Amino acid sequence: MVTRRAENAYHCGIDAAMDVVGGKWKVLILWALDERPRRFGELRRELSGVTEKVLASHLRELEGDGIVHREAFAEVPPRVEYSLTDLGRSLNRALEPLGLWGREHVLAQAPVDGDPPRP
Amino acid sequence: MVTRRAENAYHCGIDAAMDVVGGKWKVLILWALDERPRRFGELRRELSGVTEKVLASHLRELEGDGIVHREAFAEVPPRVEYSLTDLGRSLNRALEPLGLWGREHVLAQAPVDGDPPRP
DNA sequence: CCGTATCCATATCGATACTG
DNA sequence: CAGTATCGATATGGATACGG
Repeated sequence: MVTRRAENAYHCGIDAAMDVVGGKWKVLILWALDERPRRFGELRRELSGVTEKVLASHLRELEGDGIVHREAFAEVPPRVEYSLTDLGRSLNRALEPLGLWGREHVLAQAPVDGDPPRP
Repeated sequence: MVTRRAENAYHCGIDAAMDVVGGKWKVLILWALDERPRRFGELRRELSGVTEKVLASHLRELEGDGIVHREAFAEVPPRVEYSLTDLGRSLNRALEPLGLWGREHVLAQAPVDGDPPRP
């Protein structure tokens, strides 16, 4: 999602934040990495439905925005670990009220059975 | 922005909330209506750059989601007023931390001169 | 004034195949 | 394992013109 970033013409802070979290899978990536660091393959499995291309592109954007830290290990087989930066953790905290709102006002009638409530 | 609404396959509350506020101009509409109710033409002028088609479509979606209330007055010339519902106001409150985050961490160096800080 | 209709541009996402 | 390359589908948003 690119809205106004290119022209640097944000109207307010929400505008700007929406550019960072606006991708289809980004909040799910953030939520997963908030638990613990993940490898590329782990993320792909947990976000069932995402393709490698989109996952890689989202991760690169989040990395560019300073939300996600990428660490590659020179091993065989190769291993790459993604984790949240401090900025990423603060973003997640700022997203919590919105997640709560969505859970209470949008979902509320078709919860994923057995799963504990999530932001 | 339609992500997972059609399939009703949200993974968490943020997912669901993003569907509601995901349109390019939606958060700006919410911010404007939080101040006071607006007429269609007012909104079009204040959101400089939005076209009538997109503005009307966003307003209809927000109305369908129960965020915005639309009231038409049978006058000549015609007058239509948009305002936030209680649900819309609660959504705006849930967006505030995100707006604050964006203002502090994304903007912070290119503020619109003279304007007071906004969520 | 408050929209709708039409046509079009492009962003975003996805499927598949392939590489270091 | 962790990606990139290529091609294509679709959705969203925009320009313009016109109607109630």
